[in-house]
Amino acid sequence: MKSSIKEVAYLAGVSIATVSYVLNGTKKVRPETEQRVFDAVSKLNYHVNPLARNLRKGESKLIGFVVNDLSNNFFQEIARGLETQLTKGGYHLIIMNSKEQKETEIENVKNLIAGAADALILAPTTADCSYLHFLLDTNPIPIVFVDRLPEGFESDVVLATNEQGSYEATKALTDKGHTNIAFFGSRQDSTMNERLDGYKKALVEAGLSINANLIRFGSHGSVSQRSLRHGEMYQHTMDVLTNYDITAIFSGNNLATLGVFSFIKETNIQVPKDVAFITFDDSSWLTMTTPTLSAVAQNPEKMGRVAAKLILERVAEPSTAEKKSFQIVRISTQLILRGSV
Amino acid sequence: MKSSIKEVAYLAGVSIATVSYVLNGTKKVRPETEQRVFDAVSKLNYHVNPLARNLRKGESKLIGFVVNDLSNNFFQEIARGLETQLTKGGYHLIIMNSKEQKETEIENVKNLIAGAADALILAPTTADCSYLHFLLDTNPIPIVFVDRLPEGFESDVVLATNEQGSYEATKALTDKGHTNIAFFGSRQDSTMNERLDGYKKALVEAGLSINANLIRFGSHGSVSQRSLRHGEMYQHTMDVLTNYDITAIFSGNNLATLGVFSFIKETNIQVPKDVAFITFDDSSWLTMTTPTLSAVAQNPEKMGRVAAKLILERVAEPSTAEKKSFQIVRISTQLILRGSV
DNA sequence: CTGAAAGCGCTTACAG
DNA sequence: CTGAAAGCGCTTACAG
Repeated sequence: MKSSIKEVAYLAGVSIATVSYVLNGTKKVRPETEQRVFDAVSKLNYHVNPLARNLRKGESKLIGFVVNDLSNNFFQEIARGLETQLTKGGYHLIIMNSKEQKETEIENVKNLIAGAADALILAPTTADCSYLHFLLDTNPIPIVFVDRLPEGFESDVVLATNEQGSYEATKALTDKGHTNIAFFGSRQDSTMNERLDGYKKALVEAGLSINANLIRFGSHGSVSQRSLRHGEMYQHTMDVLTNYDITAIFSGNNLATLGVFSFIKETNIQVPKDVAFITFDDSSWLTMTTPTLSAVAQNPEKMGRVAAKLILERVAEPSTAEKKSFQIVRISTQLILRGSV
Repeated sequence: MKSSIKEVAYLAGVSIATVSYVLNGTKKVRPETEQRVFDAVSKLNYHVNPLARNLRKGESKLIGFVVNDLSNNFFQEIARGLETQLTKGGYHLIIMNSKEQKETEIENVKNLIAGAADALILAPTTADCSYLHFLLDTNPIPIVFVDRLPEGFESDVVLATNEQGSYEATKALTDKGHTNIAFFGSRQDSTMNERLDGYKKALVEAGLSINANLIRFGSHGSVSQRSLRHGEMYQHTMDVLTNYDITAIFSGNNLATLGVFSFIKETNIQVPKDVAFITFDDSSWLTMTTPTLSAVAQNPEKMGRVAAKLILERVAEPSTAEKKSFQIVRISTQLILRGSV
């Protein structure tokens, strides 16, 4: 059966205080006594009960990750980066999926704030995060945002260099002489708007006008990867390609690309002869297509690691952390040109 | 600041016991008293401290997922299924990545068993799980295995119908008249062996002999998706295709396929004219290639949900659960024939 | 219908 | 160098 500190103390012939001191190294203990404790511990195969320790110390060593859409591989990679870094800091990751529903997100945050987590990483479903004020007012814990800029609440944020990445990709297209370039984004959130800005900037710089008809957004909630292939973006692509004379496409993220490229492929449109193509988000499958597809590669795993570092700083030293002002960290993207341009 | 049950009790003018009764509905309380408690709770924005509650009740409401390789999308999908189902049961998922290292796996299990988790889901790095006997001896908690059959330890297991799926795929190839079919597996574990068995069974049934030279395994640990594309399986594919007269390939999983298909694509081998192709594991990108690739589709998200259900049964009713014998649940696969055959 | 009190398994001033 | 005791925030027999 599971043994407690009492049994160890009894077996070693010391007080539970001494057992605690030995196990935590918080006080000097006579070597012989120490040895007796160690012997008892290994004899009973004793492990401290983290619940009790944490209750006493007022912490849980758990960091919550409330993620808007765990079915998106991008966020799974962020989770992986978080796990890697938090483990190094002696913390663990507890994941809660909001499935693109704001109420679920709020419910998740409530659950974690109540005391299960020492801090929060949040990839919000929508920009409005003002609800956090009320919740954190009574239970103040550090919070770090990833991938999307929150509104109505200020804290550390980890983002990709969305505008720059998008700008470079679009510039690569204008440099090749393309003048009619379509933009597809799965959903118009802050991050997608930054990418749109980069796209516009490159067009303006090239002396081109911006045609609103060539800019399309979806509005999806949580849908399966499979249904994305023939969803809104598929329809938008069909519409743009049949009604407008475009020669290049910039796709705003991995989800949009599933729909956009599905249409291109199914209708045998030749890339890059008929239309050049670049997407935000790299995936290993982009080298498996014919031609291979160019991408603005993000590094979600690194975004996770960086977010974890930021949160660890704040939980480790609450006093200095409070003074430290909030920062927005941008993780750089990399343009990878392949056969599609 | 964060308030405790004491403050609620004080504000409501009752004892902390009464507050607990009201909040948990564990005892009938006079409506007026109840109301006063609710008022105090909302006024203080009080939430019970799960750490304290769990310590008292001897549970954490946390289920640990110790996964051999979180960089594999397959396991990320299992994690998603677990999260979905556990949340419904009032539990939460805490993820620990073993990164294909047995020592890390054992360390992770130790951590969780100590009391952080009420139960464990384990996707082991290697088959040998006898070490669990010692650990669970002192801290007995339920455990469910996913994806791989453990050796030296008995418990519930959730697996795909590996042999059947592999058999159907290979049979589809022999039915088309293929007689020289290669088999590629990223790593020879119990699951891959089951798939190999299905492959062999189909060959034997078709009256074909089994050529060991056409059966190749890798030995990778945790490597990036990118490096997989030009790793061991890439080399094996090159070797088999140049030295043996094969007309069809069956790839044992998603990781192997990255290497196998990379070689096929880079060398412009025509599929299915030069060589037909089917892979275990479906991915959305398999419809993006030319031609589209056939697959034995697993349902990892469902595997996660089923594993979660099994574990919830055991944590919910420990007494009856102990009596219940262990079961192996097989989640069926589905052969999806596309352009590559 | 309500409360005083024990206790879950720890950590940590405090005393000696 | 070691221990008795308080206390973290809860739940739950037990008593009234």
